Amino acid sequence: MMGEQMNRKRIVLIDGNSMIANAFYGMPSNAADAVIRLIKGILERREADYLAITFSAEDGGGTLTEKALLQQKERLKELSDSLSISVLSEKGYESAELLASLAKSCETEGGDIQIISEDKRLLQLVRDHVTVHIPSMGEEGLVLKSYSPADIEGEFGLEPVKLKGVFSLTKANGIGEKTACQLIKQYESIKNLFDHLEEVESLRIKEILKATEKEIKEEEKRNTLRDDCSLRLDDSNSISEAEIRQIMDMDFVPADFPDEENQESLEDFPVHLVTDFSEAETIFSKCLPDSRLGLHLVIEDKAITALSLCLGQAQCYCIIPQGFLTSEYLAGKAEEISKKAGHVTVLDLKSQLPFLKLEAGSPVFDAGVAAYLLNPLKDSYAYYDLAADYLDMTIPSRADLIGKSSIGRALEEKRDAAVSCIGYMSYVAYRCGEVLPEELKKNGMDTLFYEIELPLIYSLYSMESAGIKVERDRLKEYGDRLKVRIMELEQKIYEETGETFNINSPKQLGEILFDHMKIPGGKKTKTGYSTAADVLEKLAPDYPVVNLILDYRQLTKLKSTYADGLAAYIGPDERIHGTFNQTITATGRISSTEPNLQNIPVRMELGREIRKVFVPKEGCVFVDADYSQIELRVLAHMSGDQRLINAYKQAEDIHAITASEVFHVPLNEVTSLQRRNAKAVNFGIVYGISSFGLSEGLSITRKEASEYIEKYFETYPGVKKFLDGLVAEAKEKGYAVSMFGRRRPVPELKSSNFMQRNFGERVAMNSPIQGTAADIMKIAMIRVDQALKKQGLKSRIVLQIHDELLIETYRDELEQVKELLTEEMKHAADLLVSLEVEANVGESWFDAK
DNA sequence: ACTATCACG
DNA sequence: ACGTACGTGATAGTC
Repeated sequence: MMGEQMNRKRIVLIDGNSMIANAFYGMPSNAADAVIRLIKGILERREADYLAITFSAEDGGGTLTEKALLQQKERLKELSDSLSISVLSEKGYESAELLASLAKSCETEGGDIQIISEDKRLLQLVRDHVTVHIPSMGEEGLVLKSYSPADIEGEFGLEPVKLKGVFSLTKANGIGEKTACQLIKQYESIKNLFDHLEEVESLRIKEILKATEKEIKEEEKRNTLRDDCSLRLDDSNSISEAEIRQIMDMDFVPADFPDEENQESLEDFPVHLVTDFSEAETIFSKCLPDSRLGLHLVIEDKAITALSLCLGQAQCYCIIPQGFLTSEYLAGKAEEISKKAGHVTVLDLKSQLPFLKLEAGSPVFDAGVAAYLLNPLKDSYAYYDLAADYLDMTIPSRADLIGKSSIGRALEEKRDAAVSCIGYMSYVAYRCGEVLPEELKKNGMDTLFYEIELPLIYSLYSMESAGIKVERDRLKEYGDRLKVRIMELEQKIYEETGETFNINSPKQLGEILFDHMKIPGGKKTKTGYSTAADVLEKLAPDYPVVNLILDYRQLTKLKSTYADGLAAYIGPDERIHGTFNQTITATGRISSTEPNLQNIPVRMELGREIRKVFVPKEGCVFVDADYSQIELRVLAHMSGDQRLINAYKQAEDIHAITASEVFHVPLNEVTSLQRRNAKAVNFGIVYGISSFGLSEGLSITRKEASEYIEKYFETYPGVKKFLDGLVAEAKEKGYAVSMFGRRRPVPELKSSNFMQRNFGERVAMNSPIQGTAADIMKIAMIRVDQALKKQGLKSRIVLQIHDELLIETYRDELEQVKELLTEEMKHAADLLVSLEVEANVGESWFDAK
């Protein structure tokens, strides 16, 4: 039937039942039309040679019980008929089973099958020429998520055929998808799992399995899809070009299903697609020393997928590797033109440096970082956000154009959309290169940008490239040790509470503690009882089991986030190369992701141990340096409070001195309690003081807390005046400002909501302090990084943790590095109080702290 | 996707 | 009367 073509016939099968149900959710009144629109989209894009829609023969016992739903189903059948789209069903078979049968027969006959259904059970069918698309709600409305065998492997870690077991297990209350995948990975099938039930390590899981064995096995039957129906596709199911045209001509509901529909803007925005070598050569030859470029390399899997280049309003190119025009050639050319051109603007310089290989000081402008300075509160600085904010243009977003697909894939499947998406990138960069420098200047942030943020990009890139060495085996041992103790604690907790439950579930834990065990003082949150550490700690003296739970929490946190979490990021070079983000925080700090290397445990002994696996490479040691109370010193400087400044001039222990001055006792008579209180007040000041916050932090009454604050302000009147001034300034201007001109908008100050406004005031007090400290650290980082390179040293900064820098130091460079690091940090800013730096040397991060 | 929790400065 | 300390990111559970 499929003919003897070389190319596989493209067969699209739509699960009428489940798609109706899915569309019904969003728009009950015209669910059928939504499905028809989806079909029209497929036909319009010429994505199918054969198309059919399937329905279960029986309705009654199935899921389609609601009347309205049934109506929609009938309407969909009618509409399909009128468009001569094949409607298939067979007695005794569910819709999903028809799909399974058809996929099987078509696949053996050499078809390429796309199944569209909301029924996850169909994922079992995925194989080389069978793709399943599952609709889900994305940011931009409904999107189809596609599953190839590799996608299944990536998401579940299993072959598609084994998914049945996973789906059956997750029906049991208490087993999540992750656990289910792990069990199936280990035991292959449900049957084998129950045959080896005694081997299951977790007592809790074992209990659940025993209790729900029957349900699970029944569920497995439901998840077993028959694929033996007699229906076959034949030429009556094929779609001819004439038929498509006819369908398209039929007046029908406007398409608001995903994809497409954005090409009209191509009219006034021409992107020239270039795939020809000599044409590319001609374009590159136009990049001269007096040129200004907008440039963006699309980098996927460490190779260039596309080069977007803009030389002027009407000269925007999307250059794609093809034939002689290789990805490697484009890489070389990109580097060459970016070095030759008089000025280059990019959207995100750090991401481009692996290919552009520029050095600090190059005439490059980073539009994303500039936009971040202009408004650090945005959550994206993508091309369409920049266009909307600074070019007064509304252009389709990447998701509008190509959904969640990679650019590389979109170039194959949705060429036009991908080309405009790529084109926009350099176009927006180019235009931002005209607008944003002016904008920065107007807002007094040009020095901040050119002297700090721009050079910092290179230092962050250097730090990411360096990465940090982590001892894989030792980390594994650490995780294994935790596992043993976790399982012991788990047992004890089950014994003490007399129940077997998921300790990680705050819901279950709260019910066990406060309902079953009737422990008093259960504080309710929105969703139930709070089981947060500070709540449990208060119960610990009376209920020993609570201590076990706290220990369990600590250990599982260490295991999942750190032992297992970090292990997943160790590369083939034995190092972790995290990402340091420059455009995330509201205050100007950098942030760290994948993994977060700025929250590695240190406060608790057991957690701190993790730092032993962070080690310098052969021939190196770590030098770690951190600022001592940089934020309080910034406060002393910015407020100009003479007494606080004097305190720092003599200071050994600032918290003790504060206590001495605030409580009017000689320094050597300050009690540890007084010191602790003074320390909390110091923190409170930096956070934007409030008596409520302080009382929480110190477990004292609000009244006592306000007294402390009052005394503090009496002692340091300059600080009070300064903080009041910050709030007033932020109210007037609408933003708070750091010493180096960094701004943080504080719209909350205008809020009519008391709580919001209060928050705004604290932000107005905290942001300039936290922001100035961040500025100073950035200056230090740049200088240290540049000094290392200028002096020809091989040592490199490997981590920044807000007030701390870690340098992997070659042993023969140790003295020089120690000196340079502390000196640059101390002198990064000239304040009324000195900046003090503590430096340590060690064979691991643990040792160097 | 959202909430609760907890790791860091 | 109101009811939170400032700034982050990852994980697990729940819906």
